[in-house]
Amino acid sequence: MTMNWSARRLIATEVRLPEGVASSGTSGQILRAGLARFAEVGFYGASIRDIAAIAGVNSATLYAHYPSKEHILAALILHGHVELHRRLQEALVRAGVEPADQLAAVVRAHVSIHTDFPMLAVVTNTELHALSPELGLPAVTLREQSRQLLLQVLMNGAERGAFAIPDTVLTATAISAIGMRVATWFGPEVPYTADEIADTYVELALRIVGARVETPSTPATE
Amino acid sequence: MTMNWSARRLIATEVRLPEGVASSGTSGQILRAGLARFAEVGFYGASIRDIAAIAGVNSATLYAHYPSKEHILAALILHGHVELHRRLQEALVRAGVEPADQLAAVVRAHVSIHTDFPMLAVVTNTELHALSPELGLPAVTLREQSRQLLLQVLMNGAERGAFAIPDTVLTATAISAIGMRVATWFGPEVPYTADEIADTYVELALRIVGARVETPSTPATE
DNA sequence: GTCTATAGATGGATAGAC
DNA sequence: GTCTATCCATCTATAGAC
Repeated sequence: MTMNWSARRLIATEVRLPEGVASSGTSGQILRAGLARFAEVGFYGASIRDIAAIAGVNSATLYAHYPSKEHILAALILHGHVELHRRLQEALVRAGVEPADQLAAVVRAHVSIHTDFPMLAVVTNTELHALSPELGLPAVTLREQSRQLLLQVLMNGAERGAFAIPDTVLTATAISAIGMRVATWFGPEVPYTADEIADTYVELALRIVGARVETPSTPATE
Repeated sequence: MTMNWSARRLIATEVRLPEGVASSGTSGQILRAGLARFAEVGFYGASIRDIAAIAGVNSATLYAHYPSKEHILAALILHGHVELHRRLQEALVRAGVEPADQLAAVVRAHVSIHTDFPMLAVVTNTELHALSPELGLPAVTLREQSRQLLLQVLMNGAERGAFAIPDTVLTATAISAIGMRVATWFGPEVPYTADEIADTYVELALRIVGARVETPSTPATE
């Protein structure tokens, strides 16, 4: 049923989840099968029989592990948001106090999670709408926190005179969009390594904010 | 059935199509109803009965105007791609020969179509995978042409020394991502006008390519 | 062109044996 | 936990009257 043409939702083929996430046993198989199908055809396009077949079990077996199809999606989307927020925070903590270093670290983490887990990122970024408010709330909360983290970096850099940003929110949205989009086109056939992409998009982000990275000898005119 | 919470696929509520596109009669009503539903819940999440109810007709009536649900989506996606390509070309023709002017015009056109038709843009950008290769081919072809148009502007600017770009393809992808994302968050409640967004993202694009817009008195060092 | 009615297939989810 | 079998709702699409 998989279509092999050039307008797919993603290019990546590896079904991969962050470490420590339900990797063993039937639960893990179901989770990975759901990941593959939700990424390929979305929540409504994936049937529980599809997912069960890929997981190698009967469709009824799914309900011994998850109470509904929606709960499989909710688990995936929560994992995706947790991993993103964890990486962003870790990057920020390690970056020190220089605004340009902070932005570089956060953008690198953001881009890297989309090259490390493109399939999970597609599901996380595009299928949240299919969850009920109750099941989606934890992810929505984490998403907002991640957004605030980037906004804080930009606002701090602007206040300290390290960045010259026309508008903080629009700038954060733009930088975020660049990273998110990576998940849809990154894959094994792409002629760029994950590091090359991260390096390039860190550079573009620094340009976007007008960071004065190469002129430490020229102090800001206040 | 519409969920009223903050994780929707788009914020825009106005059901709008470009001028001259099947606006009158039952065909137009069906097309607009499909647009609304496909944008909200995607192709697989939208049922024929949903669409028919919104269009104000019986579900069987749809088949007097379109041979299948997929053909409704194909019509929408083609309209979206045609309008984008038309605007990009018009912008480029009017922009003259200066690379920075060309990029500004193309980015403005790209962002503007996403603020003018956010609902159509969401469908156009995210539902192409649901079409069979035959029905999707015209849109795929137009998408590639639009992509080449932006790449040409970037390559020309780089060759003439007006831009300093780390990588043309990655840069085009980034600029494109910023504009595409606008369709998901732009709406009546957003505290920015369409012009403000276009102005800001033109500025960010010029920064991304390192355009020397403010220093005409300082010729490039070759 | 639009309707009522329905065919035929598939959907999510459950019952109950093992 | 996993299976077979099945319920029942919903799906796309069609038949045929008007």
